[in-house]
Amino acid sequence: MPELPEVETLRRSFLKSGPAHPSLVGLKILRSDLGWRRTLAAPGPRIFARRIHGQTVTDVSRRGKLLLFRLSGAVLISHLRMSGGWVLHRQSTPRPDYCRLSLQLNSGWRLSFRDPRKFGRIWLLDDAGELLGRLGPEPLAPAFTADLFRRRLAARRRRLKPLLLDQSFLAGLGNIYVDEALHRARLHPLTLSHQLDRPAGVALWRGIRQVLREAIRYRGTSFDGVYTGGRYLERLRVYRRTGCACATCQARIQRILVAQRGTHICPHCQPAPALRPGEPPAQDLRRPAER
DNA sequence: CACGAGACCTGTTCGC
DNA sequence: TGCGAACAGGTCTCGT
Repeated sequence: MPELPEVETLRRSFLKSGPAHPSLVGLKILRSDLGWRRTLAAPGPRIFARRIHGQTVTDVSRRGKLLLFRLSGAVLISHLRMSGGWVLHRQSTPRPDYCRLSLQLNSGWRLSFRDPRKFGRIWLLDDAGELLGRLGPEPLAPAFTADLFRRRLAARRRRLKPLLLDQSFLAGLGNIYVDEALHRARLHPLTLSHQLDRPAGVALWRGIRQVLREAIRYRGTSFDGVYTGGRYLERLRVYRRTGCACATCQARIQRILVAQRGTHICPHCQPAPALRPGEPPAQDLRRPAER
């Protein structure tokens, strides 16, 4: 469930109390149960269990795709990767399937980390700085201006798609929202970052921020049951819409492969950049019958 | 510095 | 219907 809008939605749901569950803030951790050793990145299981016991949640924050539970004497950080998710449920109800870590809280609640693919990672640290320090700017922060973004683009010579997926360049985008932002900016994913002119750089900056804000408003994108409750799937313009008509020009959305990732584009709105000599074109992944 | 391949995992969908 | 291949929201490490 893991891009910025989904993590932000989760953060907000844990901060405020609703019909389904109370706010996490103020709840105390009574014990922990680890279901899969490698889910815990640091510290080791014994130190983790001892240290987290008795801690109270004071805040829930986010940086990029990382979700941070601020505790009275430490910070619990999670990265959901491909299939991770947190569930706050009553102590009396069974733990979710694929539960990798479960925290028993007071007042009869339990916070469980489920993760079918076991890619997710959790840290319990004194200081979040070492993890957060490697991340690029926060795309929705006021400090992330169009000028700053254009300078960062110009400083690199990379194709836009893998560059935008690089969390040290910009924190929070994943495969869905990179494709959506590039489509909004009418830019092909193979365009080189230093070749964007000023209007194109600004359009990309705007596309990124618009799609993230809109996705948060719709509580993120849900499909395949990995992350539930989001309503943004039906508003996506290219992601997972191979063969559908582009909302802007009616051309058929194509799926190509860029940096080993399935990538969705409108071939009319997002024309391929001029090839340099010897550079292979993006691979055409359509099945023979579709060509 | 930039890129591709492989690894880490399991569940679901696709193609024949 | 059944079976293996391909594919999935992410990131790390290694070799070129």
